[in-house]
Amino acid sequence: MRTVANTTLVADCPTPRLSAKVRRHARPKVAVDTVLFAIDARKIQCYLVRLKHGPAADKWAFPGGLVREGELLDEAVRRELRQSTGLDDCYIEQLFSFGDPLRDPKAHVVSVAYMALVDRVSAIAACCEKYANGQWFEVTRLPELGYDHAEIADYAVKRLKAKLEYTNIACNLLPATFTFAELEELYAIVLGRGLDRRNFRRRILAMNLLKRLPIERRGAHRPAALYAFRQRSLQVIEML
Amino acid sequence: MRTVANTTLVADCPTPRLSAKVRRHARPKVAVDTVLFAIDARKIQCYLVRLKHGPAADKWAFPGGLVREGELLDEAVRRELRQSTGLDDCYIEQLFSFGDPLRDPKAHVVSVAYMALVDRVSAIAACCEKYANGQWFEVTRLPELGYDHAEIADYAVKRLKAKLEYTNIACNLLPATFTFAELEELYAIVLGRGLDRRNFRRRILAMNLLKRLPIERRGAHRPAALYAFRQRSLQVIEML
DNA sequence: CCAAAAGTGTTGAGTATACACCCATGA
DNA sequence: TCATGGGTGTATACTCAACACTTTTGG
Repeated sequence: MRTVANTTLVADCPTPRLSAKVRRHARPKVAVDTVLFAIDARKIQCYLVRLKHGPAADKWAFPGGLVREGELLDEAVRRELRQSTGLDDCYIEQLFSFGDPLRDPKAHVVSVAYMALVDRVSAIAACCEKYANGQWFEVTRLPELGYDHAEIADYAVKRLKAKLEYTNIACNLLPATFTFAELEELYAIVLGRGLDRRNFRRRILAMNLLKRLPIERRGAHRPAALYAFRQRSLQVIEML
Repeated sequence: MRTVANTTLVADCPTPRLSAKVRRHARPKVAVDTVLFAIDARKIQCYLVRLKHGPAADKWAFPGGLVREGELLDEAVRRELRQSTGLDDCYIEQLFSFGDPLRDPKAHVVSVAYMALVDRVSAIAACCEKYANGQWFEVTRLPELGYDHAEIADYAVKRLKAKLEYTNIACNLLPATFTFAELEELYAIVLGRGLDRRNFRRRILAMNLLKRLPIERRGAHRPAALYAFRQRSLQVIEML
């Protein structure tokens, strides 16, 4: 057992003095920013768009934008994803809200960060050619990011790794049917370490999340049994 | 091993049509709401204030309010806590953001929910007598809450229970020095189940979070060794 | 028949749980 | 000396990790 110190900000700086007018009328805005993940080329990939406007113009950033009046946060995320990538439906999950007034030097914008998962990088390119200002990057080799998006990226990767270990979240990163080898490769890539094939199979089967399909995948060699997740909605594995 | 279905909203309703003017100028506001916990009378207690204004007037709610321009989220939480309770410093932790535009029927307010911990309920009463519109409630017997604060309460309790098991967060719910019996009672209360005294002591000592003090607490019976947490900043216990 | 990927069990170590008695003190 | 809460050790079950060979197919 090891202990890891975690950063906790306890500084309690006073609110900067503002004129009465500003204090009453200028309020922070709300945005959503979404870290979209997919696995490709044996790497965790995430999708960035090049900013055209604003204080971080020409830098890369996660798809996002201001939340509209009357809109759910999840709705805003889906709308922005549709706009930036053409994606129409995918798994999304709220991560954390980042509220530093200086994260955007032009305006005080509180960003609710989300993570989204798709099962293949081509889910985007397949949609439409007009989303040409975005691109997949290996999460370990991101370009310089605008705003505080580097911090958001770190947070998202941590969450993804953690949830892989105690939920069925992997089902969103895989096609509907897959072999055990593919599932194991996914875990190895995301967790960043190799896994024992026999122990992995035992653990996963013990969770009873998968159903074995009556068909096999035929390829160059011995056919592999195909599996599917019993359900695609989020399940948390409770260990008693 | 059991699996628990988790609610995931995948509905993707279209954004309600709004006039161009409203869409451009009316934006959701940002608020913080803080679930303040303390342990007392062998129960988890949380602090509520009675609302005087707004759409949930006369209902109870967690201390909170709008975030000001230029203010960190953590700052806003501390400012609102100071205003509502007189508390000047305590552990705070962001939980989740609630953005349903209908959660406040009068305005679209995105609430960033926080949890806060103090080591005794008297931390508030001790401050000042002017905070008379608030009161501690057993978390299992809350009155009707305004807005969506019942949902926030559920979320906060879940987080508290979970983090007790893999962090040193308990140090914020105890005085600087305490006996093992007190620590064990805290865990039993929060987790809602009894613990084996010997196994509990072994587990906690194995984490090496505590230091034994050279003094004892003398009372009606055999003196008890006093302990303190080695550090009060958040530590995550990694189990390898 | 060869190459390549799929599939399968066992053992040992370490960890978690269940469980009951003696100790120190004040009254 | 008694009542009360404080403090301690062991035996067992279980879980996790390490480990290598056989099977099936296509070429």
